Amino acid sequence: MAPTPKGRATYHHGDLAAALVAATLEIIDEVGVRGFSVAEAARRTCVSPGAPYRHFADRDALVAAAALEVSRRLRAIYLETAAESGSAQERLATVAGSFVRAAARYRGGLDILFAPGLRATHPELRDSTREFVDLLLPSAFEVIAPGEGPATAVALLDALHALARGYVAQLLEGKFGDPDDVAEEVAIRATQAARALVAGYGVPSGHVGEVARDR
Amino acid sequence: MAPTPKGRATYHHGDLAAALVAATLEIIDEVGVRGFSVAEAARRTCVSPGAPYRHFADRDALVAAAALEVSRRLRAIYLETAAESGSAQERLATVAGSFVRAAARYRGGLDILFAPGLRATHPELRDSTREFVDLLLPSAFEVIAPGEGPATAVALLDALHALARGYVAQLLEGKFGDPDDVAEEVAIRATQAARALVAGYGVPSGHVGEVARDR
DNA sequence: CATTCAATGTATGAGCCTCTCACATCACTC
DNA sequence: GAGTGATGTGAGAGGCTCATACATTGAATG
Repeated sequence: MAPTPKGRATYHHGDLAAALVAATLEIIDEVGVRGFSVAEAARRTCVSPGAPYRHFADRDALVAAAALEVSRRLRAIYLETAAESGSAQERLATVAGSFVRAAARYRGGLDILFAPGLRATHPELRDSTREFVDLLLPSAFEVIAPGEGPATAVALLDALHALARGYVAQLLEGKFGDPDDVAEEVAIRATQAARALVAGYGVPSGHVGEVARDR
Repeated sequence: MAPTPKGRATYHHGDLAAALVAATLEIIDEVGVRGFSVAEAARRTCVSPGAPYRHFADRDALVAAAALEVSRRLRAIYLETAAESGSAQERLATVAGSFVRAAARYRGGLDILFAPGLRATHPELRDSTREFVDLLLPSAFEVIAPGEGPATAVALLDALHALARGYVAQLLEGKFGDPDDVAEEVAIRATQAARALVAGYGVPSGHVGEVARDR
């Protein structure tokens, strides 16, 4: 009654979980998160519609797994680019910029990594980005005004994170035009904004404007 | 065959479109965008499942209408808070902060206002926020370093927008804890970060760090 | 008033999707 | 080489989106 798996040599797939994640990323790149369906992922993996549920509790779990894969790739990119820049200031600004660049490459991928609902319900997605904080904290410390505590360093990183994500969101929704065309330009602008932000945090309290003065 | 509209006095609803938008916002607040369904909205409005399609082309159109309603409310908040602050610097920083505060109040609402897919496909949503740029441009001009052109003012607003949205995203996904609890604190932090950003743009090129130097 | 008509709702249904359950198949162990 | 747990299949229940044909009604028109 369940004899011939068609489109495949063996009855068992081998590594269905990974194949499903790959298919999911493909589909989301093509039709977006809303257009994605578990059934379609199963189809592309030449597997029955019920099979994915052996590996993922529900649709969201599969999407979350795909998002986690994206965050892994993002981390790889970070490690490449972070090493090359010189000063701590530049390193922080550069990371923000290359984050935006990565967004253009992984489009749909970042859509799910930052899909409002998913991150709220799947803590592991947040953990995966929190790791970046640890990697950057030393640089943040170097950069802030002397006399400021660790809270300020973390606040700076939160601000940078917010800034970068905001640019990514605007880029992906096409605010500046076709994402592929304007990605590089937006990345440069994000880098500049990040520089400004870092500079703002580096000025001793009360020196320029009202920077970083509590309340 | 289609005789008795049950749960309602009259056959015609009166203002179904508005009622559907209200129901949509309600539902999204409760179960998120993914949990929302046109059918449920129809149910809560005591109307047949097909009725909404007389007013909205498809599911996304209804959600987009709801998002537009949210942006209208947001605008009202902006107009309240923007007037009271003194200097241009403080006005820009304050707007960023009150944006974050608004996010806590309209939770689900902002989820859809910033849902990746929606904004990409429904330009009217982007137009609604672009309006804010016009309102703030004069302040931005006041703030940037003397000698900088209008492009810099727009860049500053883009950066502020990115910053605020990034904080909203982090707030809503619970990065800092229960959104209701931490909203005020995060709003203050966003305001501070905005101050730092504004300060960074206000420093003449090459003065502090590498601020705003092209490339 | 009586009639007509456009707008608004209803009923029905096709097609797709999610997720469940009982059963089939296979890799591995002892 | 028999047993067993993990992995896949098939069938199906229930829900959703959206299209289509039909019912109802308020308002304009004669």
